[in-house]
Amino acid sequence: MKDLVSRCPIEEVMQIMSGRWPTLLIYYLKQGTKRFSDLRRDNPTISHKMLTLELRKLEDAGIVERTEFEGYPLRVEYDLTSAGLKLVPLLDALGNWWETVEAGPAHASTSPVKLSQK
Amino acid sequence: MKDLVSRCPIEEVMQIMSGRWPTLLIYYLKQGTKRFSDLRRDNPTISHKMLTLELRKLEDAGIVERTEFEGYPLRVEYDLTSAGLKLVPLLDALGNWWETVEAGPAHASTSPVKLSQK
DNA sequence: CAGAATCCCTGCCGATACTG
DNA sequence: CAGTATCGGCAGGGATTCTG
Repeated sequence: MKDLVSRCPIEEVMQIMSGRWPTLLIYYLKQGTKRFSDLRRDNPTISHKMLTLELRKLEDAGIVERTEFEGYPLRVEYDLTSAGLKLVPLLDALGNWWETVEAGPAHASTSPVKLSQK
Repeated sequence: MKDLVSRCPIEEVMQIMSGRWPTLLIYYLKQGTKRFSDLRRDNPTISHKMLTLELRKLEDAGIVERTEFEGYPLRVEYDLTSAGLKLVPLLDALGNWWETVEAGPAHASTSPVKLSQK
């Protein structure tokens, strides 16, 4: 998912939000200010590297704000920007929609979606 | 992006919608019934294989409906399900939100998001 | 503690060829 | 025409090490 094939805003958002981590990070950040290590605790499966990369991406997108404090040990805080806060209800709407799909008649007799879930 | 790390519906949706193609396919399918070759024409950069895989995924998710017709040459039609139709306005909302972010004050002096765009 | 840099491997996805 | 099957390259992302 590198280049865009159209100049569609939806495609641009998906470029940001695609993947496992962006929505999760937003979910935890909406609980309030978090430090790097907090976010690591929140989801222990993300690697150190991915956390920094994803946070950087969200920061560049204007969704997350990064505040650095002087002194030792280093300390950085992350918050949702106002734009990021406005995003939250939209994601919730998506989640609600999905729950109706899962329970809906579309899969009356079949199992929902097959997701490899080790 | 294989396994889920939480039982959050948002994460489940993203499992489906992540990547370059799902939103694009939905975008074209909302124009009405499409055949396999129509969708290939709509976005020429998707590979034969990916198109079938993505369509299958959306079908399993209950977003797209596949109708097969007997006879030669084979003929298959794709439509959005009612659930898929309900998804469209949500994606539009995301797109609109993004446009406000891009134009917003978050990047007053910096360039928007850096996307590799060859 | 936050994160930059390096190495390395897995799995995604493209190309090609074949079936109904 | 629509779809499977197989192979292979390459990039996404994990583990580790190093700096401020």
